[in-house]
Amino acid sequence: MAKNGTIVEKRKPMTARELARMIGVSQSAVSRAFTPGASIAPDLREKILRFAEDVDYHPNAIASMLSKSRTNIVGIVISDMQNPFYPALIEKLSRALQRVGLQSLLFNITRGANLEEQLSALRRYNVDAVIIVSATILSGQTLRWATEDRAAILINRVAEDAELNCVICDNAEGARAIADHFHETGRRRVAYVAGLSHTTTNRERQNAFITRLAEHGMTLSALIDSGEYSYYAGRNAALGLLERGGTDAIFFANDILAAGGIDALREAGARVPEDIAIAGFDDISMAGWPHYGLTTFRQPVDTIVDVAITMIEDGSCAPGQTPGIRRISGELIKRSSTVGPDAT
Amino acid sequence: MAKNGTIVEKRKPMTARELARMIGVSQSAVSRAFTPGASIAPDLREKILRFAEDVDYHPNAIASMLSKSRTNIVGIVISDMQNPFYPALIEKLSRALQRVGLQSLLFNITRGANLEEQLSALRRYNVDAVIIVSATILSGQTLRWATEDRAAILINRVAEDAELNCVICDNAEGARAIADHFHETGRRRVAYVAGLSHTTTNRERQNAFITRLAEHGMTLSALIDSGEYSYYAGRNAALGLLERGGTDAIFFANDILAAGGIDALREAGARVPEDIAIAGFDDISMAGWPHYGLTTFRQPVDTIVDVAITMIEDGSCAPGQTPGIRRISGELIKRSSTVGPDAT
DNA sequence: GCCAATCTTGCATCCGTATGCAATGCGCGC
DNA sequence: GCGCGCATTGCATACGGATGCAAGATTGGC
Repeated sequence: MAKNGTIVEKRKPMTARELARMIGVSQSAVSRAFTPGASIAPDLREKILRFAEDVDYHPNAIASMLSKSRTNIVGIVISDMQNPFYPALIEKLSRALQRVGLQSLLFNITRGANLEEQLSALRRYNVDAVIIVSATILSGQTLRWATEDRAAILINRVAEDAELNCVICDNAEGARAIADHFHETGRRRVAYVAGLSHTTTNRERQNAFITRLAEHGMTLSALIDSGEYSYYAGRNAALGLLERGGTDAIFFANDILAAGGIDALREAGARVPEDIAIAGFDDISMAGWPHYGLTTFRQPVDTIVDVAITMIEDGSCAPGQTPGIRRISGELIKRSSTVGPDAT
Repeated sequence: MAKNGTIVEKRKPMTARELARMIGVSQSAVSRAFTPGASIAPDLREKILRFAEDVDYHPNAIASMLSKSRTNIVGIVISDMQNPFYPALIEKLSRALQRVGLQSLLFNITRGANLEEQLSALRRYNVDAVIIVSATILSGQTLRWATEDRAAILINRVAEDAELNCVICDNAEGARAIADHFHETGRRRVAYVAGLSHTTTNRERQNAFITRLAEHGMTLSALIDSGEYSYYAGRNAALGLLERGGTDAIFFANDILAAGGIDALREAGARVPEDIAIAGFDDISMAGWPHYGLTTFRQPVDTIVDVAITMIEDGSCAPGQTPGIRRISGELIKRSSTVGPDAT
C-alpha cells in the first residue's frame, strides 16, 4: 500500500534537444516552433507544439535570456508601501506588464547607506527596463548609477540632475485645481501641508498651489512640512493648524496625510468642512470612503501605467534615446470634505 | 558646442573572459574570484576583484543561472493588494528575501479563467521557490500545477488537497482569543462576519470562534458571509446587523471589514463599543489609528516571514521533503473598539 | 635535498536556446 | 522538362559563467 521508499528525485525538465530527438527533428526546429514569426512550416510547428504539450516541455527562459540577451523582466524599484497609493500603482503596473509578457522583479529599498548594494541585483540581472516608483530615497547620483545604460522610467518623480524619462501626474494642474476649488467654495485663509518638502512632487504641488492662491488674492495662512507622507504626520499638522487658528482650508500634499488631518480635526471637535475644508492628492480608495469623503485630485494611474508600458514596448525609454518628461492630466474629485455632504 | 552627433551605442558590458585576458589569467580564475569558497589564492582573488571594480565588471547573473541552474529568484504570487495587510506582508517578505540574496518576482494574479497562463512564467523562469500569499483565487488543482517539482510555501492559507508547506497564523487561537475577550467584557449576543466564507482562513476563524462562543454559553446572533474581504462589504454587513438588532458584538474576519463596520455603525448612530463592540483580525496599521482603535488579533507577520525564509534557505520546502503546516502564534491587541477609550 | 601532499590554476566542456549560414526540397514559369 | 527562387531545415556556434579534471606550483616532512 505504501509508495515505494525511494527518494523522489526531482526530475529534470526536458530540453529542446531531447524533445527534438524524440520527434526526429533538430533542436533548431523546436526553438523555431516556439518563436513567433520564425521560419518554420506550419505543420511542423503544429506537430512540435503538440508533442511538447504531451511531454510537458517548456522552453527554459533562462537559456533564452542568455542567448537573446533579453530577459523580459522589468525591475520595479519602490520604497514606500505604507502609502496605499503605491500598492495600488504596483498592482496595476505589474498586471499591465504581465499582459505584454513582461515580469516584475521587485526591489523594495530601505532608506540607508547601502542603496547600491540593495540595487546591485538590478544591474546583474540584466533587466530590460527599470521603473522607479517615487524613490524619494534615491539621490540623483544613485539614480544615475541604477539606470546607467539601461531603459528607465521614473514614475511620480522627475529627475532633476539626471536625464531620465519621467511619467508623472501634472502636479501643478492638480494643485491649481485645489486652489481654485477652495476659492470657489469661499475659503480665503488656506494652509498647505507638505509631505517630504524636498521631493519633486511636493515642490511642484506646493509652488503651483501657493502661486495660485496669490493669483486669487487668498492668504496662505501656514506652510507646514510634516516630514513624511503618513497618517500621523497629517494628524499632527492638522492639530497644529487648528491650535494656531486662522485657517479655513488645508491642502495636504497627499491623501494619507489628509486622512490623518480629517480624523484629528474631527476628534478635536472641529467640523469638516464647515470649520475647515480639507483636500488631498492621489485619490486613494480610502478617500472615497464615506467616512472621509475626501476632496482630492485623482492621479491618472491607468494612463500613467499605459504610458510607461508603451515607452518600454516601443523602446523610447531605451538608452540613447532622448529622454523626456510626460505629464498626465488628472481630475479634481469633489467630495464632502470641502463641499459638505449635500453635494456628495 | 553641440555634442558630436554619433549615435550613443550601448556599450556592451564586459565579460569574465575579457577581464581575464586583461589581467592575464583564465576565465575560471575570474569566476572563482567571485565565488565564495572557491579554490583560489587570496591575493589573486584580491587582485581580480580590484581590477573588476576598476573596469566595472559584474558577473552576468543570467549566465550564472544557466550553468548553476539556480536563479536566486523567488516567485511571489499574490492576488489582493487592496487589503493593506498584503502590501505590508509583501514588503517585509521582499526585504527579508533581499537580505539573504534572493530576488522577488511578483505575480499579481487576477481572478479569471487563464490562471495557468498568468502563472506560466512561474515555471519557465525556474524560480528557486514559490511563495503563494493567500491566493484564495487558486484552486487546489492550479496550486498543484504551479508548485509541481518546485520548492513552495503557502502563506496565510493551508493547502487542503495538495501536499504543500504552509506558514500561517494560528487562526483558531486568534478567534478563540476574540471570543474570550468578548466574553470577559460582558458581550453575550455576538455575530460573526465572514469574508470569503470558503477560504481556509475564514473557516478556521469561523469554526473556532463559534465553538468557543458555545463553550462560553454565548449566543451567535448572526453569521454573515459578506462575500469579500473589503471595507464596503464590512459596512453592509454591519448595517444589516444593526437593523436586525440583537447583537452586542461583532467579530469581523479581518480588519478591513471591521473598519467598514465601525464607520458604518457610527454613521448610523450606533456607539462603538458601548452599543456594539467590534473586533477584527490582522492588525493592519489602520487598526491602530485613533479613529478606529480596533481590537484585533495581530498576525505575527515578522515570524511568518522569518519561518518562510528559513524554510527556503535550509531547503526544507524543497520537493521531496515532507511538507508540513507551521502555525504561528499571534497576539490579541485590545483597543477602544471593545473596551472603550479609557482602556486605551 | 628529495618526494609526497596540498594548494592553485588553466583547459575543456557544459548549461539550454537562438540564429547565421548553407543545404535541401518544393513549386512555378516557360 | 529544366531552371530559378523561395520556403524549410539542419549544422555549428554563440551567449557568459561554472566546474571536473589534470597539470603546475608550493610547502612540509624527514
